[in-house]
Amino acid sequence: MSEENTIAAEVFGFFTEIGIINQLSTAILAKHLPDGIHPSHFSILNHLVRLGDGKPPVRIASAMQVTKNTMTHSLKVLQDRGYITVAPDPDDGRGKLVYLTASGRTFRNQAIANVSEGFEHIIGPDQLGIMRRIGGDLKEMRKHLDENR
Amino acid sequence: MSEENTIAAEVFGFFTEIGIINQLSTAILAKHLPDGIHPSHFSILNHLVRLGDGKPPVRIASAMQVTKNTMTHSLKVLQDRGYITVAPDPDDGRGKLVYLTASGRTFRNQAIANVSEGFEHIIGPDQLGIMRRIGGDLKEMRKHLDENR
DNA sequence: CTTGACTAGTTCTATGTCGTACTAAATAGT
DNA sequence: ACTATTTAGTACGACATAGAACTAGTCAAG
Repeated sequence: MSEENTIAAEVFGFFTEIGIINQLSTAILAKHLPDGIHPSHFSILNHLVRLGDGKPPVRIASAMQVTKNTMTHSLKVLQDRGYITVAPDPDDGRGKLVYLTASGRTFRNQAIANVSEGFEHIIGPDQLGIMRRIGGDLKEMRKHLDENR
Repeated sequence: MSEENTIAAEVFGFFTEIGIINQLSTAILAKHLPDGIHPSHFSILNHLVRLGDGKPPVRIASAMQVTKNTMTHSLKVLQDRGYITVAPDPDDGRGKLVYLTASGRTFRNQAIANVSEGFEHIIGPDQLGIMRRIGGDLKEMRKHLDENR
């Protein structure tokens, strides 16, 4: 029991550390993001630009690891701001497809510029080194958790 | 500009990975936690057991990297469930001190046991290896972000 | 075909968290 | 001593997110 508690403590400590880093990085990101746009919304725009749009909401939700409810809500916000359009999927009566608007693309690019400038004062060579050093392990951990949850 | 965008993409990718791991681990934790208790509440109890109680809310909030508001709310929940008591600080008219109750301690220990069992099927030697390998780097990153936000 | 299982998306409700603004107490500067 | 600043905690409102229940469309099995 004592050994298992030690391991449990180790696991908790690790995930706590992860949680705090997530907390801090999200806060920094939010601070450098224009007006009332939320990091998660920015993340969706970013995802659509990088991997291409015309995808169904459920696929985006699974990529972002959020529930469908959340995605419905987030897409509504982005739609209200004119950054995306949502059209019914011609090949699937249930489905919809998400497309970036020109406004959405320019907004994303501007946001990237803003945030990059903000991060420049915080992410130095040491931090980049850490990122590159542990990136592979993080990806493996994520994959494992995703497959065994 | 292209170089900075590359770095920006790298930073975003890293923090996205962190965010997803946090998401997944929190979900797993929540699933193995008794009835309606939230991971953040469990985290507070855990903190009080590990580092000792009798601390002011603001110190707990800073350790958890949440705002005072959030801590007020969380403590109210834990108080309603009888897991902690909150008494005024005799040395500081503004402050309060948070104490664990016997019920809170036993609850935390039981939760630890539950969650440990749940994690046993997910965290294997490989994952433990990753945790130990990158733990130092994570701590350094957290410290840096905390000091330079 | 027709039925049953599955999937995409939405609605409703609850809750955790944050930002802003406020009160009260402590502390520093003069 | 008095004022100004800082700090601890709270109240209120806004919002992102999750869970449960629901509708509608798809698809496979017979």
